[in-house]
Amino acid sequence: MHALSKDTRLPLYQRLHDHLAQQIATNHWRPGEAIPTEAALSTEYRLSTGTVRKAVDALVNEGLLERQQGRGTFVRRPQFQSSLFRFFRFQTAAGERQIPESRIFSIEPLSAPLEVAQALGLSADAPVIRIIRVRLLDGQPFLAEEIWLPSARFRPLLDINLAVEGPLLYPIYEKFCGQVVAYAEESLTAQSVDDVHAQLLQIPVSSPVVVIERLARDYADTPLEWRRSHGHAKFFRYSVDIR
Amino acid sequence: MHALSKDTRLPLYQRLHDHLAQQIATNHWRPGEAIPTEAALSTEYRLSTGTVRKAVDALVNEGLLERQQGRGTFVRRPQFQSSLFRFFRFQTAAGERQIPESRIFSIEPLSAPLEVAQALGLSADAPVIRIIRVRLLDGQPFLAEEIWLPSARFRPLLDINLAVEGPLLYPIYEKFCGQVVAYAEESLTAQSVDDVHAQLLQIPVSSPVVVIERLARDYADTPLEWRRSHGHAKFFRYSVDIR
DNA sequence: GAGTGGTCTAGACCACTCA
DNA sequence: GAGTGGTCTAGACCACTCA
Repeated sequence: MHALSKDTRLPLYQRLHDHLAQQIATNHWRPGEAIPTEAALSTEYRLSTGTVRKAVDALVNEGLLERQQGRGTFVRRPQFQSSLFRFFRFQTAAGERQIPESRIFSIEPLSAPLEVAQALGLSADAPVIRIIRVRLLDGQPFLAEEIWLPSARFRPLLDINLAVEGPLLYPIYEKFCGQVVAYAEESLTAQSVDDVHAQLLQIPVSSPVVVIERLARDYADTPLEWRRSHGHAKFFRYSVDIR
Repeated sequence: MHALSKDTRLPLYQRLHDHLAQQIATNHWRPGEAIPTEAALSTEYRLSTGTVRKAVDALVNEGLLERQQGRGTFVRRPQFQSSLFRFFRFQTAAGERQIPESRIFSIEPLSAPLEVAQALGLSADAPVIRIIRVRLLDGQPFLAEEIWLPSARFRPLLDINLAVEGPLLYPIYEKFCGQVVAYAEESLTAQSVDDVHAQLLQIPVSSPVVVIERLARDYADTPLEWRRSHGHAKFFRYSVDIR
């Protein structure tokens, strides 16, 4: 029998929610693992099933858990490639969906520029790793990414051959550095392309590009990665439903 | 005592949800009005309070209803100006938020171009009303909007002086035409500005602009309005949280 | 057939609103 | 103090999964 600590003025479902979120944050269960059944949770914390359900419902809505009727409730592994798919339409001439290729231009240790240090919550000039890569579709570059990582957590990346590990970085972070990306904030604007990115994207200087900045965090809300990507406007479309 | 019609294979909370959504869609209660209390709903439909609550919860999440503890549950009046605020940062030099002004260039009856007819679900050449206006901040234009409406529902707009009615169109639609916008879909991309919009926005030809297309619908999902807006990229920033 | 989440009941008591 | 939504209980039965 466990006790929910926390502020006793909060409702029970909220306290259970926070408690479970905390356990997930501290890797008490790994992504893909099942949490205890609802019956087990209600006896363990002496709560009715309705109250347990309300706490779990909220975690499911937040994307931390996933229910499978008849099987159990599982810790979700975030799927971030969907973000790129939301922003860009990857259609071949035949109209099929395609995974963009990835070409890494450089990976090197540097001192954090001010903007990067602020985004990652580091002191100025803290050691960071910068990766420059370009994403391509049918051999056509459409997105140029600069990726900044705190060296303290990501040093192992300098010793592996990123090119052979496939285009998705987040599984690589987990495999080699034990860092799991849980949340991200993105912001988006448009600009005329400068000469550096014009060359990377192989488009004329001053063409329109979208600029996407992303800050990714782990379950404990610690910033793990800051990215700035320049994307070819022609390939870009973003959709939202309101209310 | 009422009966829930609909597919009896669906769970009760779902059927109540659909039934209430239907009532809201057909203006059984007007925006701002209270729906029956949870106790009243549970006796009327012979459901337990938990089941009623689950149906109402969903409608609250979808933004159709709003709860006020101790007072009741109310039909929500959609607040669409928030959309513009999500996309653009309206800061004066002093850092305050500001409502952008609105300057109407033209309002005229036309035949629907193919693209507009398709978006609004009309036959080609159906009668429509086109409004051209520019939004300004500190006298600086930052957004040029073309707004297309089916004449069948919006003819009264041709007989009023839009300029004196304030910058928000949706309340005007409701007041003069009885049309309530409930949902909208927006999609967003970036381009080099053409000469028409360069002039409206007072920026050089080929500057980067964001292009926002919006289709607004009523509660019955009927398309009411299609907009295409060209916005000055310098003022534009969009943010999302992922998972 | 044992175990899981999904739906639903019939309440009780609390916190808040408003006359 | 009457009426509202907010929290919570202690179950029952169903639909689905998997050995």
